[in-house]
Amino acid sequence: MVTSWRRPVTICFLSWILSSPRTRATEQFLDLLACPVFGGCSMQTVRDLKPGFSGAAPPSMAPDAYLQGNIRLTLEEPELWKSFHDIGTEMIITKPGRRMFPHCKVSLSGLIPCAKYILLVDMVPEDGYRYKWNKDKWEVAGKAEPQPPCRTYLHPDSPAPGSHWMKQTVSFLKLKLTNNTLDQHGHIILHSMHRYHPRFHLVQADDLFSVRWSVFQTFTFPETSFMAVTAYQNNKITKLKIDHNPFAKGFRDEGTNKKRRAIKSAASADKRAKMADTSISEEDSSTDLCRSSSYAGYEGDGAQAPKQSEDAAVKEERYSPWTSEREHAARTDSPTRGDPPDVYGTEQLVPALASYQPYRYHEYGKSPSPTSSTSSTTGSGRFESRVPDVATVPDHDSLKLSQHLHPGPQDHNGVLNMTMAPPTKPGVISHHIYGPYGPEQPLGQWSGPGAAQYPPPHHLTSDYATQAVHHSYHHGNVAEWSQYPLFSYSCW
DNA sequence: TCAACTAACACGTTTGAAACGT
DNA sequence: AACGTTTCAAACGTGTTAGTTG
Repeated sequence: MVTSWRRPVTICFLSWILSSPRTRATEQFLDLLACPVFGGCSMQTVRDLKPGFSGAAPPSMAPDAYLQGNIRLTLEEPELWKSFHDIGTEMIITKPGRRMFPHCKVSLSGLIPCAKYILLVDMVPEDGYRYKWNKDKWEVAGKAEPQPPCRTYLHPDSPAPGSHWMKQTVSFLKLKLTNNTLDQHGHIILHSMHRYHPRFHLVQADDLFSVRWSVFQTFTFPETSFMAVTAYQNNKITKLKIDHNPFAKGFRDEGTNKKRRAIKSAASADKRAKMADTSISEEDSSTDLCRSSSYAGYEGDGAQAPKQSEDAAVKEERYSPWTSEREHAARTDSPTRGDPPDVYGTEQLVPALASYQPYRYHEYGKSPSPTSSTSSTTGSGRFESRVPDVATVPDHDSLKLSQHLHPGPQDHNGVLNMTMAPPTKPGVISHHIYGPYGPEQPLGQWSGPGAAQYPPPHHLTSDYATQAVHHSYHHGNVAEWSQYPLFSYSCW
């Protein structure tokens, strides 16, 4: 666990400048940090970097060591994530901002101990749909809303040496989600009733200024996808959150919330009468009843029995909340599909399924790494001890696969416009800021190409590189990932 | 009418300063 | 005086709930 929460001056400055009115000076500074890091050289993979990029690497880079290294980013508490994912993870978003639970926690290995890295997280839509909760499952309710301003959470320890990142788990505990598009706190803005997944970006860079010339490596995990909601829809998720989140202990059955309930019930006779049914016959409340009633049912001596039935229900409807995803899933030929014991073949039911496959394929199919986890949870619902979920930097072959599966868009205007000039003083580079926050669009505005809809699932894993390098690939479903800039905003 | 959203609320955890002891 | 431990209140995070909005 990262215990020191540093706030580098540069980051504070970054936040300030990003929230300031756009001036020539801020434009120039933003230009420096702007997302062309995604394009051109920076979005090349480790593999692609080697032939033609050494000259642009900052002095701190040790390309050879970097290339030889097997950088690995491991998702912590994968069982917890999976238990949520099996039901259909929901994350509350509020105007003031809400933390995620489970939190994004990762561990890193394979970094150069003395080299500095920056670690970032952003959220990307899973698909181009808006959903609604209908009885006991999520259903597509139309096209996605226009994309809110994209923001990136910069880990407060950034930049830090590899040894720092590797010595302990890296937690994004303080990352907050909001539905307030005018948010001034730098929280990540999402739309309710839309599906997202977090992306982890690792950048070797001495500071934020060198990010521009550094290589991004992006990691995603299928089990971290979630539905953004303003209120929990699936009471099984509520129960899981209560059971596992220490801040929600007050709502656990064995807890002291009885007192609270007693007070509440005494306060309103009407309400009490209204609640009488649920408080008396709580245990047989169906999942479609009032969300709170099902939890009240675990009070008292018979707490265990309803819990078991609840578990059974969870098991039965293991994938039910995501049924619609199956129906809408365009891809059914993932490498892991058809292998029931493989959690990733069965649990990742989103249309963007394949977006993870390059990694998964690499992980389970190729990598000799002992972290490959084919003995993870199965359809039985048992959560066996398993090695942490791991995403490694795709090697050559998996990268090829990735390119094959998700070739990038042909053009990356605004991405590839990065000048390849060697690092100079900040402010002298005059290319346009990357992404939606271009000169013609100020920060905090709706972003993305033609606010019409979310792009289809996009594949920001190894595709970062392939998109930048292999322009000629075409894929009808390829997202315009350039609309998800890392540095459109930063927070910590 | 209803789904989605908001704000107030109670409860528990976390945090950090003050008090205290060695 | 310096350091470590304990205590406690404020801040914060959480799900619940009733009311509001479109």
